[in-house]
Amino acid sequence: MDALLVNSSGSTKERILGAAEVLFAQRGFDGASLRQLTTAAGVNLAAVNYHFGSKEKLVEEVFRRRLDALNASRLAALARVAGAPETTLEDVLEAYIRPALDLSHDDNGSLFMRVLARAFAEHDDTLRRFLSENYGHVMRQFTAEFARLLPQLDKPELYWRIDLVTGALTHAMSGFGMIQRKSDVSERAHREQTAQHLIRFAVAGLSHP
Amino acid sequence: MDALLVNSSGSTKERILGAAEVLFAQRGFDGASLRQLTTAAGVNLAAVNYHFGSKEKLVEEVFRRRLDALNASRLAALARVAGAPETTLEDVLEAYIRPALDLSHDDNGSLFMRVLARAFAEHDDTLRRFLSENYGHVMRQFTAEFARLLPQLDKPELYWRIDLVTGALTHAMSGFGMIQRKSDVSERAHREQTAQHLIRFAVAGLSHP
DNA sequence: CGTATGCTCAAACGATCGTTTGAACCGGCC
DNA sequence: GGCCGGTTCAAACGATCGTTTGAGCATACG
Repeated sequence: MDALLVNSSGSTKERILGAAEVLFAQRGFDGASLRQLTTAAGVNLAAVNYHFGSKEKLVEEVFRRRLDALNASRLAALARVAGAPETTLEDVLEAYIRPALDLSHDDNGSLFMRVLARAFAEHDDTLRRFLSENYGHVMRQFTAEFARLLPQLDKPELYWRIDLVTGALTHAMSGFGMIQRKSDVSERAHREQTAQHLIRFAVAGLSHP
Repeated sequence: MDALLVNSSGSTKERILGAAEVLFAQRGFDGASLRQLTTAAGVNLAAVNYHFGSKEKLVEEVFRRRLDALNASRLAALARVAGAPETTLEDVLEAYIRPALDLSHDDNGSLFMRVLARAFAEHDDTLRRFLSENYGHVMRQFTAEFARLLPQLDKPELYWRIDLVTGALTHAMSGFGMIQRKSDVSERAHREQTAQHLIRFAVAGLSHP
């Protein structure tokens, strides 16, 4: 009972990236083999090593493609509110969460959040270093703005709370939890609900006395 | 650079279970091979299939061994406070979190939380059904007590909040986050700190207006 | 036209995986 | 001693993994 063909349009590289995102989300990085992946993409087995060099490089490229856009969008949204006197915690959280939400309008974009959560679970040092080096500055900018809005918290306390918010966020956005979308609610509306709950929850967790 | 020998005492079954817990936490269920595992345990390769039947059954046994004790302890702690008029949210959260904390006094017990978090990330249906069927009743009892203490929340709202708390909890207890134990803080003290932050955070997230 | 370049393909490579086999070993019991 | 159920052992099985190879094909340029 193998996966069906996922994509039949676009260049070979794009077809591979699309199929990789789906299969990595479903079966994990180790669990999805290059044979399943290339079959689903409708390309030859050797195409992955030809275009990406190795499976590991393909994994990095799957992340790079989405995270470049996602983080640029997050930083742009943050820049619109950062430092302003009337800015609230909700605004900053919105800047962080909304771009991830918009990703799910794209085909398979919503699956990427699940891939990201898998990367957290894998304790693979290479992957974690890659994510930290390439996208750590985003987290640092958001942390700085949280620090400005929560001056009553010392650094360790702030880091603890952000860490816990990150956990809840990763969990919820990747759809790991028990909350399942009802059949009478559209995917779009469901993710909107998720975002609203998430933001209210995070505000309470960050700013409690 | 393979793993060292993990355990040299106890029965073959116990040595396998101990090594499995360590390696599953480090490399995942797929990532840890039976050869690494049996070498670390100091037993023969065939011993896993002889004693457990298959690798999959071994995975289940790793869960069963810890979760039986963990959940019994959780339910006992819950029973001590459930239904009482003076019981607070903190008490119930304490009943849920403290037993997980005590697990880490055991050798490798703290690693089990990481194994559990991996199981969440794996979307493997067999494993998820196993966990749900065997231990779902624990979550149901805690949810009922939360419902009693938070009568102002309707069911969907309560479920959302518990789901988000679970995410933060899994994230923090398994040590996935950026918060790392400082070298001048004992493992015991660090986990105690984690629990305190977790409980205050969860209370705020559950009971906010 | 000839050739160079970029890409695709079927086939094979060596490595490693989970599992099985059958002999060897071991304690206790008749 | 002789046998026996439980356990351990080295060795092998077939399957699947990521990667490499070299021929084949298409398009572009001299």
